[in-house]
Amino acid sequence: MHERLMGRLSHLLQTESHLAAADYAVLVNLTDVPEGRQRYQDLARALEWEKSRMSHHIARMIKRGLVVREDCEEDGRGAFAVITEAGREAIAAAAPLHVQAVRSLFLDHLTAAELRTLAEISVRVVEKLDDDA
Amino acid sequence: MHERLMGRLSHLLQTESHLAAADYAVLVNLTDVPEGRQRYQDLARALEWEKSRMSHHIARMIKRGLVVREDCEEDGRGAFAVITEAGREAIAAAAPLHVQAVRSLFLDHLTAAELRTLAEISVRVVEKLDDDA
DNA sequence: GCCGGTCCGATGACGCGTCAACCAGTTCAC
DNA sequence: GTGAACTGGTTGACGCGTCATCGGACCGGC
Repeated sequence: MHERLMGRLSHLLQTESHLAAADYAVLVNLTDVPEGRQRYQDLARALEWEKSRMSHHIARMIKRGLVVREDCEEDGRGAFAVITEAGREAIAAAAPLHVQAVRSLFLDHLTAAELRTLAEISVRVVEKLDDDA
Repeated sequence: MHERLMGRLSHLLQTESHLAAADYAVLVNLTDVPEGRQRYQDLARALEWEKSRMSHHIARMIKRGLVVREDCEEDGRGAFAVITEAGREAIAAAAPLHVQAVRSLFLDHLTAAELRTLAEISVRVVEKLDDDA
């Protein structure tokens, strides 16, 4: 179910707003934070990505103009990703579509009780995953 | 939850038995069928893959010796994938590990009722997905 | 028979994710 | 302070999945 759901969802996002699911996740994260600036490292932690993936992905997003790179003053190694105006427009266009799709493809077909059960399962399973990491 | 679960699971499969989740799926399908032969097309339908993906993937599996390609007598366009002895050994080695991991990472942490709920949800959501395909 | 439409699979280009190696900056022990 | 260990990010190679395109084979109507 999850595979099919995500398949449909990311296909929608991709074709309707030219944003991949990964782009969307990064942009959401950047808009949630003052000035739309965040360290690569923090982004990676928030999304549970490897730093290498982050680096590659931001590089691609820079090419598309969604984001720019800034060096970090305090730490010579560090780098910030900063959302651009184009990035903000892109996510503003994509977001309503996305939540609408999540609803109509998934949430609308569950009862409140089912949703609760699902949430409980998820928390429990993820905890176990963390335990024997 | 699903992403983390599959991440862990496919990482396990990959490192412990040198089979990616996709390889595993193909091999399971081939062993389920007489003589371990199946048309590309049928495999693709069974796994919900695009024919292109099937073609690429089988090509890679052929290189690794897990499978061989055979032309189809009845239909000049068609092709069979046939599991090799090496393929059978690979999946025989991987299977117990895989089911064990699914249990210990997931099934063991659900009650029977939760599992039932999950199954119902999945069927329902996938049906809707099929409906407005 | 032949011709358009359809189907099967292959191919090449591209974006993506992982892994391993790497480099430069930082921290800490002594 | 100096050297070792660690950390933040980069790079390149590789396997994977998608898309568009293609060529060859089949099928229907005429």
